[in-house]
Amino acid sequence: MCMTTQADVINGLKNQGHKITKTRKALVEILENTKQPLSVPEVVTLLKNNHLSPNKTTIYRELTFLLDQGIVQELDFGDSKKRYELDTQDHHHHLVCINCKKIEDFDLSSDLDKEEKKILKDKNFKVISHSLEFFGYCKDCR
Amino acid sequence: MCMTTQADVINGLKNQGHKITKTRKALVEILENTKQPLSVPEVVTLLKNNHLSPNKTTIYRELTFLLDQGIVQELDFGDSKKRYELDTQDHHHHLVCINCKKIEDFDLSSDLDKEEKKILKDKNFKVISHSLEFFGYCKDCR
DNA sequence: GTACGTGCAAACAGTTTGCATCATG
DNA sequence: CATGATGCAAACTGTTTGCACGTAC
Repeated sequence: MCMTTQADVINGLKNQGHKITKTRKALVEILENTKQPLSVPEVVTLLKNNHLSPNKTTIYRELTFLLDQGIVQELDFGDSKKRYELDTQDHHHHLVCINCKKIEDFDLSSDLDKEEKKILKDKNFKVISHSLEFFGYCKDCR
Repeated sequence: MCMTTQADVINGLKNQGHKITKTRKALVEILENTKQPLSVPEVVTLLKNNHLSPNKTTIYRELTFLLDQGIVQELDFGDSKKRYELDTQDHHHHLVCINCKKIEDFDLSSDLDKEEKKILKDKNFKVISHSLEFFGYCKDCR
């Protein structure tokens, strides 16, 4: 349904006058092909396997750039490294396996909208975003 | 309702044969008196103001100890430092102000139990814990 | 006195910055 | 060829570890 292909992303960037470099292209590709949200160290390793040896600084800068462009989303699962995934727009949450660290997506059935309205009413606190992760054991690790 | 005072905590530790040191006592006191979940750097600063100059290593070790004892709870708001608060047992979530960084507690009206059951059914994923934080602007910063 | 707690220095991981160089458009 | 992208070294932050010393019980 949400068709953000790597070609779309690259073309979009090109149209906005951004240069398309090997690293930028490879990074978007990897983010699209990998099911897991990736940390910077992971990205660097993956790119090395792809016959590229980008500097970690470049990856940090590139991901910040993609974040500013709204192409990528920043996640934190409490293990003190940021993770990134393509921003598919459809809001979902994550199931993080305590054992094997695998991460699955999960759509919440009941939305949190009514909670956020309650927060505004009760606490006069205007919610901009939320983060919700479930930690537990995946089907393989149970 | 949930009466975990600093005296209770200290006595509990004493009864289990743990030594009560100046630092340990002061740390529990600070955690009780501070409304905010605290990071290690914050704790160190606060203790310095209290005429103590504990080494940061000690604080890290002490908090790990209190965590193992179930006295303290570890939180992560995505700013790459762990935060700690006394574990009051009653499950609540946090409202984190994007602007002034203040943290309020919030009780969810509808519980996430049914979601967790759904996750077990749909994904065969056994949820052990979850984390839910709301980010936005508090009443003072709106 | 013994086991547990502490301090210090050093190491470590993730991340950021400054600056010189490179290469896309 | 100009601007934006890159690489490298160094700094910085939060955190951990090893080891010698100190202290509550």
